[in-house]
Amino acid sequence: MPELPEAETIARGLDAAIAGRRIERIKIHRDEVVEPMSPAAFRRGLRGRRVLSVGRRAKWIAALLDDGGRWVTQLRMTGRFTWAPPSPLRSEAHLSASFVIEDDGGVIRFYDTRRFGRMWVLDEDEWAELDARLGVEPLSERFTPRLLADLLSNSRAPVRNFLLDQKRIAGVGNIYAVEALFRARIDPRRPARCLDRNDVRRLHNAIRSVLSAAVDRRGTTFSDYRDVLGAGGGFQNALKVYDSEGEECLRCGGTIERCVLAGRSAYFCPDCQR
DNA sequence: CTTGTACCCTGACCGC
DNA sequence: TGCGGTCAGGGTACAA
Repeated sequence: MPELPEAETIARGLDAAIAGRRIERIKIHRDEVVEPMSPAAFRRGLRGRRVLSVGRRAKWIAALLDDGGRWVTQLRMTGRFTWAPPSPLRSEAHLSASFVIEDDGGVIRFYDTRRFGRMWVLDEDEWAELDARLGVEPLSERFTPRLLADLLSNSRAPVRNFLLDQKRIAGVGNIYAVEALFRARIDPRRPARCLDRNDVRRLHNAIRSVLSAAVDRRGTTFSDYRDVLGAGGGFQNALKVYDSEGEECLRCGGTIERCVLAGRSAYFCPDCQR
């Protein structure tokens, strides 16, 4: 489900909700959500800790704790946080974990229909290790056309697959990869290392503009994604090709096609993406 | 090293 | 209305 813009929106919502507050009680409703940690170890690492701030790294949510540790969450496909004032729980369906915040701070809940999501408490070294495994943040200053060109030149994979590789560029998922390639007028099947200087310049621009526009619109609600208050995003109205097989290309009037790369759908206009 | 595939799960949707 | 097949914003282990 969530890519960089959705994770960013969720992180901001959690930060507004719990920054400066203490986590008083934790309930793990499904043990697998903290695997390979044990629920006891997870609760030990988090209970009584104050959350200094909540941020994002790639598609991960990371809350900095007052002992230097990090409460990190990988939302995967359907992971979702909610923040609510103290209130009776309406339904336990798909509830994986819940967190009672100090005093009247309310309750944070983590729901995950497909149960792929994971959350852990990491110490500083473990966090540094995770951070080092992930590639460059595409909205950071470090992500230059030059760096993109270097990364592309080392990959023979189709450029859509290249964009999904979190070791290289971290935070782009299938929707935004496909949308950026449409805006850059690049065929998603082309080998990454075959892009020329102009292709690289357009792709760099497209990645950044698509992601920042999606952050501004608070993400894309395709089916499950919601922010911590339950509101959907707005970027689904700005999508040009994702999930649009057979529809008319808004740029050239051609017909959008779907192809499968590394087991996942890519959408593109064969007439104006080369 | 790089790349692709299978798999983890549930639910929605489509054709019969 | 039911049933089987296919597909879904991700990441990881493992094979080639």
